[in-house]
Amino acid sequence: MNTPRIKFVLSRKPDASEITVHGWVRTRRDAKNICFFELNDGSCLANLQVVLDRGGSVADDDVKRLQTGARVEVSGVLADSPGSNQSVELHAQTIRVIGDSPADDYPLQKKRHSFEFLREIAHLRPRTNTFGAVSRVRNALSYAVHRFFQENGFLYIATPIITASDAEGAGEMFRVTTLPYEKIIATGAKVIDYSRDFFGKPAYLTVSGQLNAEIYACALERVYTFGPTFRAENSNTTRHLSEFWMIEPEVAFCDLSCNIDLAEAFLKYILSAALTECTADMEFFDLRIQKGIIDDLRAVIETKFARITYTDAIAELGGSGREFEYKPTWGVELQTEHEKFLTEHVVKGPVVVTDYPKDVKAFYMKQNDDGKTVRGMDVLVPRLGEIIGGSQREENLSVLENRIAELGLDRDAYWWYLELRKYGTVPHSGFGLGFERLIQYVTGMQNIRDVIPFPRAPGAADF
RNA sequence: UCCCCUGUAGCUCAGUCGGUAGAGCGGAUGGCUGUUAACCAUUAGGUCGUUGGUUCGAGUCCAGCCGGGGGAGCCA
Repeated sequence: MNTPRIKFVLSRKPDASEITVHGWVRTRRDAKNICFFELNDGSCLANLQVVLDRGGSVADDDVKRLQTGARVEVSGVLADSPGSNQSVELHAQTIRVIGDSPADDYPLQKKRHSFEFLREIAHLRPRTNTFGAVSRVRNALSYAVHRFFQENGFLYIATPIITASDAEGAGEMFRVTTLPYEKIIATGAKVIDYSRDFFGKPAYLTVSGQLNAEIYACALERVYTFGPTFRAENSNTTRHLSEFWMIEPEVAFCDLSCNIDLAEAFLKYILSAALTECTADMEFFDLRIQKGIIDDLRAVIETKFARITYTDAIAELGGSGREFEYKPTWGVELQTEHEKFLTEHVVKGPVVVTDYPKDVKAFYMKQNDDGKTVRGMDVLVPRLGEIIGGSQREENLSVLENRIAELGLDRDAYWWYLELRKYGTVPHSGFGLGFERLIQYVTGMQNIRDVIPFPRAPGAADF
């Protein structure tokens, strides 16, 4: 704990003093009289090369224990390295193997592994270059998310993870219960009495903190949430998880245009943070995972996001001459292929689609004067498609009440949501952004299951 | 939930027309005057996902089941 991290050691100038470092062996190369091995401690992508004179102070038996995966403590002197892959190296005087790693069955070898295989050994995959880099980027961006909002006067609000409101409608929900289902089934009961459940009514894991965030935005003006979110949808794709982290700002006195400005500034801030704070890791992603990703992100940072209404987007798609599997039709939600075509071929960069038909969007979106569309917006980016979805919220009490009635929703379930409009209502807006999708976009990792430490997906809750 | 692909050594894969199994990497052993995806030599390692079927004979053909991957829908 008190020994210097490798990241720090690598930045030091050689001197004669003895230092002690800890790390896991990544690779070892032996020559007749000399042995090289590399240590990694997760503090950075780079390894520290350790040089050991054979027949010196370290016994041969100990050298043989320096196998891939072993945890060791090394004391020695930092020196300039004649090799070309590192500027300094540690000339070992003593080594202590703290944890052996039998090489004949250690799953991680000094070679490339498929991500599919690594998912099966999620307890060991953070020891690889890729997952170390993903972890460091994820960490830096988590911090950057908070920093962005804190620097802009937002308050961090803890919205509930368990919700007794069945009113969210944003997807399938996981039920939270203490009812003994086995016993209930055994009695042959046809109906479950939720009044006897823990909360006295059905309860679920949250699918969004938005409605709760609106409460605080209507008091504190600028708020955000950043927490776990749960969707029980049976989705099996490279961009869905059952448990993921969502960022949801909510801002009073903010219309749709202001909301888009916020989303754009936010994304650019985060992308910049990745490039400036995780330079070595980003170079790794550029080299090994997604060629050109650094230039891609730089271009996004420097480009003003295009804006297009849904109606214009449909016209643009229809007139493109492109054959789509699903014909672009006004009144129908944009398909993934439409979104990707817009951002990758029409705009060739980030694009914000606004003013969707009200029937394809949620009840709370503010209605436009045309009576047909609502002030919703999706931010689309090349490679990924939709990365942010948001809207200006309906702040007019009677319009919102009518919409709830029109959709046949239970008005009583929204009593507090409606009271926000009854007392001191204010125009406000917000958006939601899946943190893992952001990490995917920034790193170029193809499967969302590889940008969260312990992915949960249908049929998959190991580790 | 639907569609497509896939399952062979620890890992990544090859395996032709159906005739009892191969490579590279990794491991072990030895060699090598500073290596860095080290290199050179030797060597061990397999119930071909699983159950059944066709056949004289199945890794190979067929069906079911299980696992993995990709795409779609839903969505963030």
